[in-house]
Amino acid sequence: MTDTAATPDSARSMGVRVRFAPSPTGFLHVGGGRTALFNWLFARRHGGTFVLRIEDTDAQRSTEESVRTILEGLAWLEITWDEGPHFQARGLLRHQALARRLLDEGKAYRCFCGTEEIDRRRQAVEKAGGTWKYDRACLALPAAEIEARLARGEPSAIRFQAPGEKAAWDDLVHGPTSFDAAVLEDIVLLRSDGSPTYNLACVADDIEMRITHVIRGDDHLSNTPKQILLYRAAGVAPPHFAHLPLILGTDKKRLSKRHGAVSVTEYRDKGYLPGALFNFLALLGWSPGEGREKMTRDEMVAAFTLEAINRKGAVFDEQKLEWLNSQYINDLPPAGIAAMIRPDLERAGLLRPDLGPGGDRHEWFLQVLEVLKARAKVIPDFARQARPFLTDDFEYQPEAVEKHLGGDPKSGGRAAVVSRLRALRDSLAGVEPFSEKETEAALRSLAESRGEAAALFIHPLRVALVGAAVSPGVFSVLVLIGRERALGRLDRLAAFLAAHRG
RNA sequence: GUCCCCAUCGUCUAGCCUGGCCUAGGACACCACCCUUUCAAGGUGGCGACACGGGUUCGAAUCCCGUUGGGGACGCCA
Repeated sequence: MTDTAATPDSARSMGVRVRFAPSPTGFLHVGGGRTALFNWLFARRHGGTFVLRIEDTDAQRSTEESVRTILEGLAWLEITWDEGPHFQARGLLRHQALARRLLDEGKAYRCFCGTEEIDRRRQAVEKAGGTWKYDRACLALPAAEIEARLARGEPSAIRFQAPGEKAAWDDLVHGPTSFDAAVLEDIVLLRSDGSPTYNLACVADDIEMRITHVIRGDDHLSNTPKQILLYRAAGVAPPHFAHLPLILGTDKKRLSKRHGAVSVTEYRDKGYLPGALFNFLALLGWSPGEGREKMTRDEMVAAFTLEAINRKGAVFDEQKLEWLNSQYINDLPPAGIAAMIRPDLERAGLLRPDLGPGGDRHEWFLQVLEVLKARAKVIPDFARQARPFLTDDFEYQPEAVEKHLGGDPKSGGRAAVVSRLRALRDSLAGVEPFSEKETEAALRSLAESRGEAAALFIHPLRVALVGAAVSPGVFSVLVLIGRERALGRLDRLAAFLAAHRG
């Protein structure tokens, strides 16, 4: 439950409104997912509104497919939005109107410098060892000349005239931050084709949507002073800003595709649980203190504050994610797992009607899943490990054969192993009831009567049952597989060994 | 290069604002042991950090300055 009772009055009366504003030029990156998550946490914490805005002003790179996958990623993480998705491109007229207004008020000006022209000048300055900043070549153009060039159809952009003031704000994560007037240049607001640039569209929309808190990645830190100046010029009080530290790869550089999986849906496909990824992402740069790590969403909402967010970038440690995921898997009821792994089973050709709810083997199947749970780190582990329970069609792993079926001198060679398998088969055939306790007692007394170690029976039994050297407790496997099939597998392994003898 | 940001175990972090309770706590990973038929899980223990240098102070991981190191941004991309 969201702890609204503890919401500070100041925050509530402000009517918190935040937004997540991805550009639809690719998948939902885990960094973007975390930005969305922090916005969501903040909105829920303060009973505010979470707005989703798709920044699709770059018509060349924006795709419908990308919008779809971003929404899909958010939905999977259960990051729900209260408004939107709004599409930024639809605000074109409003963006243009703001630029024109600034132009009319003398806070912006027409710029006829083409991009190649500017590139040339920039390179010249940099070659001379200087630092480039737009040289305001078009700032003082006579009105008549502007008219004439416009009339000639010469393309022109609208540039903001930086007012020569420093821009400072109290960042909710970083604290007081400021940029000197000298480094703030005259940014383009409207391109010569009439389309708005990022900073214009972003500010215009944040004003329009009455955003109170802009929570975004550190990579936007240097956009913030430009935007603050724009708010001022527009006569609107800027929102609060909170800049999140970036998610880093193991080389401490900004996480990107070369570091491996970076999209939210990739983690879904690898078998991570949304709750686990959500929890993990929340802990990247944020800590509720008290050593609390595995938390429910509601606990996170109740504990969340921007002030507790770290200022340092955080390395994405997939091992820890895997661990958290295994913790979440352990909390899953078997029925939930059963539903989740249907696609995996189907792909492996193991899906049968009798395993489903109401089916003859449903209860039994849930027991199998329960037994496999402690060993699973990701969801596909279940289908892999469930195979020997569901079908006789599995192979003996070479390592298991080598280790437990005669390769080790202690076993006394293959003939001895075959003899044990046959003896075990006969012993198990008469065990009543066929329970973990009774089968284990039977095996141990057999071993004792032959003066041999129980392990010499247990390991081959495991290989006979699942084909591997690793499995859940062998007697629970034995009972789950059932007497009839188990005896068959012991015969099969004995025959296999006899056939492959020296 | 310029500007901005950052700096506690290998990694995520607690502590820092409001100096002493810190011989710096927890988690992941790693190692050992216990449990045990295997692998896990679980339990116990271990390894392991305040980047450096100056201040301020009776006292600094905590405050100040500098150095070094790292990152980000410098587009008519977003």
